[in-house]
Amino acid sequence: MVEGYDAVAVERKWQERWAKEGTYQVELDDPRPKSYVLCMYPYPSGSAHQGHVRNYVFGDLNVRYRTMRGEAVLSPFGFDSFGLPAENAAIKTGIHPREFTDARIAELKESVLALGAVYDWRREVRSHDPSYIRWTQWLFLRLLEAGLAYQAEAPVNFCPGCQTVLANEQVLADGTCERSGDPVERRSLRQWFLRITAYADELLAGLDDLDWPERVKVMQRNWIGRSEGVELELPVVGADGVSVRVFTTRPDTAFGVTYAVLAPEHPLVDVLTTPEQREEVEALRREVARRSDVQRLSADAEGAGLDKRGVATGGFVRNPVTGGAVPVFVADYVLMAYGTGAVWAVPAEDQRDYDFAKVKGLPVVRTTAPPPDFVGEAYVGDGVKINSGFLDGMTVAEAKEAATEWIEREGVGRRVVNYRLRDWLVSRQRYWGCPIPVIHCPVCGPVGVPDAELPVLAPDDVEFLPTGESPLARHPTFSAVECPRCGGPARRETDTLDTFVDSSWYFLRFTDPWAIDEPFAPEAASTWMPVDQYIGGIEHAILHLLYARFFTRALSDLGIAPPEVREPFRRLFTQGMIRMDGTKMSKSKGNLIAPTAYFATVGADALRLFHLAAGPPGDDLDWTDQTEEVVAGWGRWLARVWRLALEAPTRDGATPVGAEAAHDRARAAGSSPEALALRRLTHQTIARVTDDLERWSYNTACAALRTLTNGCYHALAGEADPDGSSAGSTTTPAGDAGDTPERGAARGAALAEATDTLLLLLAPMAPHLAAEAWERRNGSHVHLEPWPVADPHLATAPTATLVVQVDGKVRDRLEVDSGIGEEEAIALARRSPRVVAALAGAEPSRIVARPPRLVNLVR
RNA sequence: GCCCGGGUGGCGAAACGGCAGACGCGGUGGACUCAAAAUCCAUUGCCCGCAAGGGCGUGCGGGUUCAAGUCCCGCCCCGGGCACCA
Repeated sequence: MVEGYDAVAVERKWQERWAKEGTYQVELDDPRPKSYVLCMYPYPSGSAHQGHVRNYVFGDLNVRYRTMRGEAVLSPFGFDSFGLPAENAAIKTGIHPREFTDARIAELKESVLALGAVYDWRREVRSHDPSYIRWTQWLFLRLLEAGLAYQAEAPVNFCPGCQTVLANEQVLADGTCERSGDPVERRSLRQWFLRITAYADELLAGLDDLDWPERVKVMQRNWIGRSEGVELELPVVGADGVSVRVFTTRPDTAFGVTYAVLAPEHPLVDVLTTPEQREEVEALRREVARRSDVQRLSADAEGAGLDKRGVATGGFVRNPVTGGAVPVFVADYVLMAYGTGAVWAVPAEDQRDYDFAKVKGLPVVRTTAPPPDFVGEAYVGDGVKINSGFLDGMTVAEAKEAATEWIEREGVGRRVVNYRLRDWLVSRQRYWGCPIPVIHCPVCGPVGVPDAELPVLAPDDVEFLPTGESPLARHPTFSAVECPRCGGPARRETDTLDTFVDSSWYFLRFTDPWAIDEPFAPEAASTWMPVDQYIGGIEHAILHLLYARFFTRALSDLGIAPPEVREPFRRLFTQGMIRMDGTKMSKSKGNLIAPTAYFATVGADALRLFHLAAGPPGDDLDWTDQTEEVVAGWGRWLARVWRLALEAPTRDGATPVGAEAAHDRARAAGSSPEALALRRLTHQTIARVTDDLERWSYNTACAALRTLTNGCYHALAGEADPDGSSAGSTTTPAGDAGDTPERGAARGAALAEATDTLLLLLAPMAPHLAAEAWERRNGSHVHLEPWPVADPHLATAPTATLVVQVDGKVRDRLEVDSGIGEEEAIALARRSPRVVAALAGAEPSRIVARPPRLVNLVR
């Protein structure tokens, strides 16, 4: 009876050893080829949950695999440690957010260590650390100097219940606050923005070269929302020199314009509104101002009729293309923030315009002839232009071009490109975030805090009350400062930065977290960037990943990051979500299955294998009743590998140096059919697992390791049972009388090679067991061994199964030589009694031969 | 409404257009044991059949092909993203 496997003790031993020996620490001058593997740094919410585990297991596998492939892998870890939960906890319990956050970080870090995931912990970064705050603020000041940060008045979501501004993500689809349930209001406040729109085109074009999931790229393209069109002026009837500027992507529909619409906030509403209409227009504007954007956009779903959402101004504008005058309405379906905040309406070719026209009884004039079988209202497809003057007879594309040229020639408009993307609002009326390093002077205006005074740190002695402004604003001394420029009395900015700012450059800081007079040395960024493999959840497909791309480009343009670093993440993998009872597993849903529970029982390795093997890494994973059994199954398999490692012969002789030597020795030990079969399986498994790891097919890699283990056990049974009569020794050919010493030696060598190979292949997946078992057998450290290489002669099968079909139905299977020719394959196939029977004397009219796999005889 | 994914045994899942269900979980049987656990071995898509064997099977309906889970057309269902963006 061999010694049992003590997962808890072994895992602790190796975790300590990797830390103590700095196995996964890397330096800038490392001679090995460099790579950078990164998991999205987490918000510290306490002990790791299964989503973290899944993320870090994939990351750790990549780090360990690449290391065995001979690369110097940068694998850092940190914490996105600013954010609302800590501040909300402070409001509730009075515990300072820093104290709360540090405790959560300690918990998370402990569970990540217990998972056996390895990082260069010397590089740990925390967003709330003064040394990180300093450089976040420094970068903000550089953006400010470059005109990429600016202040503007903007409507924001405000929750009256919480007395605070909310992020868009905190407003539910029905326009209520996710926390209090109160309807969210819009308030206009002076806010800080980052000019991400200046990079809209670059961010769009840059997507083409990224090795990212197509679906994430599509989401970003949609989010940026580039559209080409024309801006043109519609002169206001009866007001000289005043005109309404509209944006359209369909200049070809000019002759179908039957009215125009302004957004309720549009500055020309007052000009156009007649005295008779004033009251109605004002009522609509008041109503709209009260609603949040979300409510406004979901008005349809709530059943609020379109007639309630738009009113006539009584004014008219002239269509410069046709010369005709059309009435102007105010309606909330037109958004001030997109295009020019005004549209010309073509009900025949736009469904929203059609719906509105229907309610208001406005005319509908088709300018594109729909196909004869067209059913529906607005027709947006291609066709021949009609009712359109000089455009008649053209296709939509031709008419677009002709109309645009006409508009430009006549000087009434020009081509423009519009984006859905808006500038990034980064002000937060919150305490637990990075203070915006700006001083407002009544004389000089907003002035950046001098670099030498960074970081600006929030004072600890504040009251955490939900009042709608940052707790910093009510601090007795924080905001009272002198203007750095003129020395006069001034006021310090009390808002903090969106936490997405922190996460927009942390991957750069990781390359050189020790830098004290710059955010990171350009040389370090140049060496490690871009991240070769970034891993995280699909929920960050737009926000974080877009902001980080913008930041990287901006810093590169400002000369802070190296010029060649234009994209932060070369390759991205988005892991699937973990669901339970059909919903996302999350703390707020209370359906967490804590990973830490497994560490004390089956061990981290078993949980790691479960996550790797459960299914394709990109697919969602359902946590069910069966899951416990499956995790336990991986624990049993690990114990099986352990017993094999202790029982199987070791490679005899001197210094064990890895698979290459094992391979040579096994070859030298001669051969026997069963030894050869095991060696073939071993090398096929190397090829298979290597290929699977490259393709992120971890579930099939795990299956291949299972198969190899089963093969080893069969060989082990033969070892214990030399006459070959064991039920397990299926590889022993019939008539094999007994085991000679040579055969035993060959099998022993093959088994030793197979077992050591299994441990090498397992090392990135179940690192603790692989390390311990390898050390017992070979005395060395498995994670410092080179990744095994498959012998191509052994990895390719010498024989193949020839499937013989008659009329496409399988009638027989024959073992044939892999190199069999077409003629011979057909001859063999026709000789098969079952095939003869199936043919029933008929002569095949056609024979399809694909040796060595298939022959199909067609009657 | 639009854009992506995805529907394969009791369950998780495999499968360059060429043996559907690898590998597991669960089940069944056996060995070991006084017994149980652990372990090892075998078996396990469905239907008919004592068996040999045969038939049916990848959401539904068509099509292409010697051959379709895989490619094409049209549907149904599930999941996700976007959704007054002019």
